[in-house]
Amino acid sequence: MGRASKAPPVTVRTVAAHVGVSAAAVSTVLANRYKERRLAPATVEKIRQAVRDLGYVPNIAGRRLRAHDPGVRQIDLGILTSYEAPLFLVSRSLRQVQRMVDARTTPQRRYSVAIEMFHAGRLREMPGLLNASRFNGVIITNTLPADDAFLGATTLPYAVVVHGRRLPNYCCVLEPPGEAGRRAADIFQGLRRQHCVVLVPELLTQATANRTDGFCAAIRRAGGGEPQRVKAGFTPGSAAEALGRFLRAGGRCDALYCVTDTLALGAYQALKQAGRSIPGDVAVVGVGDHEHAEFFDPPLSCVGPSNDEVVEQVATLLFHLMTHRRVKPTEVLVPPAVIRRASA
Amino acid sequence: MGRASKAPPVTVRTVAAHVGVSAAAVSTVLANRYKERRLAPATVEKIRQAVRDLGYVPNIAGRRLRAHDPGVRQIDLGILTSYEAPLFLVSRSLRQVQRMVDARTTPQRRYSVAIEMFHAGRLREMPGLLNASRFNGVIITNTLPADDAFLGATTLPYAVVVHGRRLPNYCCVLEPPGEAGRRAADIFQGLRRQHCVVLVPELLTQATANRTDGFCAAIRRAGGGEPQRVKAGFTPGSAAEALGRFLRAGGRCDALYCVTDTLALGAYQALKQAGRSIPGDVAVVGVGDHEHAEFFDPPLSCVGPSNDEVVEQVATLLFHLMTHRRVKPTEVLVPPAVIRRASA
DNA sequence: GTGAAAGCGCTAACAT
DNA sequence: ATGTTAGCGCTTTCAC
Repeated sequence: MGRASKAPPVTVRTVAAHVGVSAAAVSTVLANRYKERRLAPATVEKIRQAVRDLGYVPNIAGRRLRAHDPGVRQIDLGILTSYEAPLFLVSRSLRQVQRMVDARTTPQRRYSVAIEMFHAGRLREMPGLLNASRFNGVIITNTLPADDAFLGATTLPYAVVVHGRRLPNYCCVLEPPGEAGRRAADIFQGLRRQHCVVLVPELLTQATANRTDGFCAAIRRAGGGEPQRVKAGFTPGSAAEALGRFLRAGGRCDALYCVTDTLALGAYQALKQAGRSIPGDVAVVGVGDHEHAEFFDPPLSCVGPSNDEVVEQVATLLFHLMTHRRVKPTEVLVPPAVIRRASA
Repeated sequence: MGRASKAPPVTVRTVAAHVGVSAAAVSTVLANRYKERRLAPATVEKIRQAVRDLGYVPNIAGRRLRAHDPGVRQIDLGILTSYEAPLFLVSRSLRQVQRMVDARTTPQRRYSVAIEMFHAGRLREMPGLLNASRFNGVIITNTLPADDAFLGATTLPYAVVVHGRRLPNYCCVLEPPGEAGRRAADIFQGLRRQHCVVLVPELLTQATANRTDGFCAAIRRAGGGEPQRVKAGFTPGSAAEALGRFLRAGGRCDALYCVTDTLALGAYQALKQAGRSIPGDVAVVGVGDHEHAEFFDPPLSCVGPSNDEVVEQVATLLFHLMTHRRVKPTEVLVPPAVIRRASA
């Protein structure tokens, strides 16, 4: 936590001193209010030059504190997700939070909702997380194990809801671990499929790991042997490539479980290019995390978290935590929804 | 701009006074540091109770100013988009900004990048926009005309780049108005299609309006008559419904231009359900704003902004503005990219 | 035409 | 075991 450098911070005062004017003059110029203040044009120019020369950057916290209206309570909410996860994954939470925010906004109380991203595995580097100087409440999602470990080792002194993973000491909303995978396996069993494959990203989150393990265990238990795991990245392109390679190498597959819908999208392409029909040759099941899964061709069957339910629990919990603080850690398990569409 | 209310603001001091302790004690409890400070458990409880009773909400600006390390310059960037626009529309800008941020981050200089949303048409209500107390620099996109009007009437005293629309007095990056529509028309002309239809959202942004008008004008000029305009909402579902209704009503269509890819996704479904082949019966062209357009089935031909180029210009301009300030308004026109895929 | 002073809300350091 | 003080950076008001 040591202070970072001995370099003198550049503030309005630094700039003012550099030019030989007062801080007020600098502030006026920065806000483009020098007319009303009737500053000499030459002074204005000198100040502007100094701002550039010194690389001055206004401190937002200072401005905001100053600008703050004591009659209005400003509440900052954040949805924290990794850069590596597709943005649409947080769409639903966002909309739900926004609905609740709209319902609670009054002239005395306003909210801002921001999505902030961290590099997967480096959540700990996010400014203001530890000292509570960024958000009044956050939803954290799409973490990697390194992030989970970091969270497990601290207690953030503000409202935190963890979405999609189980973390001791936090309020979590997630699907029952392994359950979604089991249900997917059931579907394939019902269709009497023999060669189950599971398409997974190389870097597993808790959620994707649970889905994979639950699926494989269920298939094994039913005597279907060990499903093949095909590893891809996070994108449809990488999924198409990975599955295409697998098929060309003679891999057998009449049932495919994709632990994210984004992977399913790529899988569709690979299957079609390989001349396999869906669901005739290969039944495909995803997890329902893509907002447009219904519009894939054929529409994607999904076994995964019941998104509306999850998102409502997450948002409700967040607001509950903000008003009651110090609620004991809870774990809300939302049973997976099974949505049968044409792909299986 | 009047202050909002006479209600007494609840601060740490209010809470402290209410309990009969000092502000420092309250602060300690809020940060869960009461152990090191050896506060009496009873006091801790009383403070916690008061916090709840009074509905105290910490002021983030105050905390942040206090927590701020003078040796580290914190720079806050925002990507401002409407709630109504799909989140993935900002994915590319986000990633590009992040790349540039990563390259510029040093121990003395850190950035945070947030996506903040406003209700379409109500950008003006976003806290901190006008008084520059929220961001050091922003990218604004997906605005409706009401937002454009608001922006046109003010000058925000910090770095602003407007993405995808033309606004006097701002630095804008956009496709040449009408150009994309013309190119789409060209494609259909080349295919000798007779019955052109354009699928549009009911609420037009500057970008979607330009695409529509450019397309219709080009078709008209080529003697193809006035293209039918089919109006939908913003979602694939609404597009499917609108186009389905049009087709069932006997609407003729052998060429379809969708002014957003999200609409194209819904259009695909409607076309397939109506038994029309793509591109055999109907050629479809979108605009390339969906990150997965390549994985639609068939892959979607696009005529629209060259996204990589646009996004690079946007981010570059943003950083340029932040270091040089007061750059005169510029308009960067990025010629549309034409990506022929199987759908046309 | 410009400077000085005050204070937004918070917490760490020091003082009892 | 708790209170007092100082000051983070900024801008507005008032004074000249």
